[in-house]
Amino acid sequence: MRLERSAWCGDLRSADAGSEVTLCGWVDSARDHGGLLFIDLRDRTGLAQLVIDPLRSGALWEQAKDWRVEWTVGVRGSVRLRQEQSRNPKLPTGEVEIEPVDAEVYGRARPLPFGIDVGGEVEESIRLRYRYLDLRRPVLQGNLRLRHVLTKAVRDHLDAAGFYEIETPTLTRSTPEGARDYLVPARTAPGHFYALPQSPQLYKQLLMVAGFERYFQIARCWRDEDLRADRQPEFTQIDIEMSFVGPEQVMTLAEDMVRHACGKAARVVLPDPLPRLTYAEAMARFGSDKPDLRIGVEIADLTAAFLSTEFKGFGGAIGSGGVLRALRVPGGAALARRELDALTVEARQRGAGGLAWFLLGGEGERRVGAAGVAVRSPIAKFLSDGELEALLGATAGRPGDAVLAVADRRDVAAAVLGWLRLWAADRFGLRESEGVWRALWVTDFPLLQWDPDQGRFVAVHHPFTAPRAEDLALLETEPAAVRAQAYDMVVNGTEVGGGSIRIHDRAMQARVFAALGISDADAADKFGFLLEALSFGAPPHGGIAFGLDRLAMMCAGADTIRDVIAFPKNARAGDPMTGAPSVVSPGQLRDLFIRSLAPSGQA
RNA sequence: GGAGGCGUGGUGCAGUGGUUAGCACACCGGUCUGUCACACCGGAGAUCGCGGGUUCAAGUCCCGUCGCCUCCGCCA
Repeated sequence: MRLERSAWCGDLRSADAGSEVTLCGWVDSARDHGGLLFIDLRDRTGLAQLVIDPLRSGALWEQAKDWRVEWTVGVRGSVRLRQEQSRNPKLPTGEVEIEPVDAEVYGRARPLPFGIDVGGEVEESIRLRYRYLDLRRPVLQGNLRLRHVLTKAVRDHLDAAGFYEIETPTLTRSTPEGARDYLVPARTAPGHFYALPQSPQLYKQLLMVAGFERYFQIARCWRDEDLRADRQPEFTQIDIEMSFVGPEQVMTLAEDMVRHACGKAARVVLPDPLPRLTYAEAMARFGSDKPDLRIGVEIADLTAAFLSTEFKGFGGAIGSGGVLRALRVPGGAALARRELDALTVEARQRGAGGLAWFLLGGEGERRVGAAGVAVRSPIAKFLSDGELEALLGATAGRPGDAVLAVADRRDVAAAVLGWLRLWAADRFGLRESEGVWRALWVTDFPLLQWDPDQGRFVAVHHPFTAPRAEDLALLETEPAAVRAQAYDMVVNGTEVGGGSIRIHDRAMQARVFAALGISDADAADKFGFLLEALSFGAPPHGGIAFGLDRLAMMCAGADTIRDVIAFPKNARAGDPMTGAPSVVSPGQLRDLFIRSLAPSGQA
């Protein structure tokens, strides 16, 4: 390399006119005007225009006229102001241009499979096949730069708060509970396997037992589950743990960190402190444990108003301990019968017996309340005037709206109306504009949840989460009623982080294992090292983990975390570029004492 | 495991069962001395994802299959 960079393309301004610079980068575009050559040179900072006039620099022109898009070149030349009429206000460097006196080609390029400037519209599998070209796009360059800024701000904030960054193993042991593990066969122990960690959970607790007090890690985690737009098989957590703290200290530290980091990366301004909802309240009002507060409408409870209703569709559900809840859909009176029928089908698939709908305004058969709002509904004739008034009053339904109601078990009503709330937001554009961040804490999650498939209780968060002290007595008698010292941070309907205070008492941990149906022998086998550690003087401790990819996605305004990850996997957890996962040689398998049972043709 | 959408030159798309499968961008050649989405002229480039079926005739209709994306299940 003969020409060594002295300046970045995107930095050049009119003040640089007269100076000599050496630029390196990629040919972004080349325009030939019958000899006069305009070449846009691109590096990671932006574009700079080179001008090469054959009449002024013949030898260099002979060389440059054959340059093609995406070649890598270096040029040395003088910066000069452009003529007044040929300045380009659309370009940060549009005031100036460079007239090279020396040039060097570093690498030629074949025609590209897709244009760098149109990459975003190209099918994603092709983008991933040539990810190194896709990543040249300014959008992705910007996303990964933003991710760097975000990550650095996290490190700076935690360092200033006295946290040590400590690494933990990626080859660890498989633990029951949670997601499917990625397994790694152990050559040195035939028939035995490591697992890649789903999170550094146990290690960070052990670091607290070890006395580090404040730990964090930008930790890679693995979960072998099906993918989504916001889920990858390997992803990155901002993993945090603190000793001698309760929920308040963890939440304060965590929201300060997010406020600082996202403020740096995306100039997001979050309220201080963040609003909070209990899990029970979130489920009742929004039908979700990760409510999207950009949507203005809430779910209304009408159980009390319908306690003595004549209508069996509602009364039956209420009588057997269920609830009647309703959601106003602004503009929903425009819903066609076909759409309402489709919603009813969806509601049934989510476990509801049915979906009651009321269209307000227009030519309804019933007029309700002092304002005489017209109501159209197949079940209006079964309801009294007072009941219809209560329905409209509680939901604030106005002409032009629809009111959708579900009478069912509490959890079913929440699930159906929570889903309908999101559906209505899509259908009628009920969300606040893009760029708004509605962040909150959801607290007091249940500790345990009944799993009908396994026939036992499972941990809602994880098995090491501490119950709330005042609910302890219920652990053996009414496990589902025990609340956890757990908290999630939710932004715009996405869970971006979650954590808990952990159990630091060996006896308490044993009680929770018992509630989970994990036998003493099993607990000793799988978690013996943790129980042992807790018996040697463990501090009260707790922590939280944030999905760095999701935070970066939200800061970048991206639609998928793949756009903030340099080399992501596709929906089948494969990498079209490297061909991973791939078959391996029989010899490799023999070394690991493994024989494949995959159907022939699939190796 | 289930549902939906998509699959046509390198890329993005169009294409009433019936001529030589069309357009834009990219690519190649040419003209042009102030462009920056340069403009203009010309050229090359496709077994219409794959397999089967219906038909005188299939990119188009039917069945199957594969791939990609989204959602549900799943993800402590």
